[in-house]
Amino acid sequence: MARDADARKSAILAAVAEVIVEIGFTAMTVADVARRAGVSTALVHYHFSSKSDLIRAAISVAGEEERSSREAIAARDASAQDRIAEMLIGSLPEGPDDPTWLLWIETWGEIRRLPEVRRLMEDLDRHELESISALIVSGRADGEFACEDPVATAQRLVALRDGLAVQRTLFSATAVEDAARLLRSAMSRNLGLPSDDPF
Amino acid sequence: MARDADARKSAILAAVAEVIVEIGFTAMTVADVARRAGVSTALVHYHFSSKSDLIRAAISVAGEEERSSREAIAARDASAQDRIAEMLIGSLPEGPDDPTWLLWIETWGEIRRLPEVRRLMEDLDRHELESISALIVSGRADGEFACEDPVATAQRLVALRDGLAVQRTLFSATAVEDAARLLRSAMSRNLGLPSDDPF
DNA sequence: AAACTTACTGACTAGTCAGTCAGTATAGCC
DNA sequence: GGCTATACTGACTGACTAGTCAGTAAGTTT
Repeated sequence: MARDADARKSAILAAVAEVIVEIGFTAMTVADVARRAGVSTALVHYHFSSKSDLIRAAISVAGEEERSSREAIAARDASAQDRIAEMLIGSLPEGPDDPTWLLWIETWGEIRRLPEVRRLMEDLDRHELESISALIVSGRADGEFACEDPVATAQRLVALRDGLAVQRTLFSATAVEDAARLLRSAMSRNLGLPSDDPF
Repeated sequence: MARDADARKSAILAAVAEVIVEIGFTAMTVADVARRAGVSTALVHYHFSSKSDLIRAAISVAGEEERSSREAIAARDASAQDRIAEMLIGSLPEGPDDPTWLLWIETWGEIRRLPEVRRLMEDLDRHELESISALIVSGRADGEFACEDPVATAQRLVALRDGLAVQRTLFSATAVEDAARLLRSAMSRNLGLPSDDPF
């Protein structure tokens, strides 16, 4: 029974993410979630004390996924350079409907009103910065490249990735390949690598 | 009477922007706007046919301001380099509560559900890209700097600015000076200028 | 087999929402 | 002075909201 109940709880959380991506944070109603998960609204309130609790839990799950995929990349047996590239370029939105990025952009808009979500996002942001700067430090130690300020470099690369992701998700301004190429050349320049791309 | 009515309409639109920044897009109610503008909800519906019409009008005003401030900078009697810097650095959020950026970030989250707002934002985005790449072209023609692909360079600089602005507005991650310095050194590198900042 | 716990629902409530509508006040025109 | 248009409101409504609650069914413990 506990198995079933857990599965149902997960189904509800998956439904939350889907509904947020479709119709947005505030427009999402508990009834929408319940309908999508195939349960009663009362069950949603049985598992989650309030609507904000529901949202917090769904964002937390999404953040956990992000975090663990990052750790999997960091643990890989590849050059620091390649792992950094994978983290940055691999996290670019696949297209204008990329659900992960739509969720983050929705979340950004709501962050000020949900202090717990804010904390989750700040932690996630810090984790990404730390993961990347740690890789820069390790690559530098191995003589892979030179970099004076790993933290600032990581911050800069993440900011560029975020900006490109927003442009791509909202306006489909740049193609994935262009965004990836752009990010790669920024990496080369910031890490003092010889760039095969002159631009 | 037409004077008064126009003033009231503007007051309503100003109230919309304020309320969106404070409590967000969807949470904003017509009653909130009416209260803040000191009018009845019926008057709001008299001037604006629906809530989305109201939002569209408010975003349109904000976009128009952005556009004209950009054109004022472009028309200034300064080097292309300085005008580009002013456009990019001058548009960075002043702090985590910068109302303009809060409004844009809120808007990003809602963009998919409001096709007219989407069009406004796309135009605004295009206008910024064109303004900056035009300045790059003119600076290049004057021999101020070298740049192979003005459009891609503009896109890259705007993406970096956006990413920094998001980090600053939502997580107050970087100080204004740091963000400005970062943007300036990216400009130098991308425009082939000698950078006084080694990083 | 009785008592208790967990998982769940249908029916409900109190409150809020966008939008309507009938009607008033004022100003400009004839 | 009458007529019409514009600007505006208070009172209202029907739809929908988050959350409650009493009750049920099935499994667990004693």
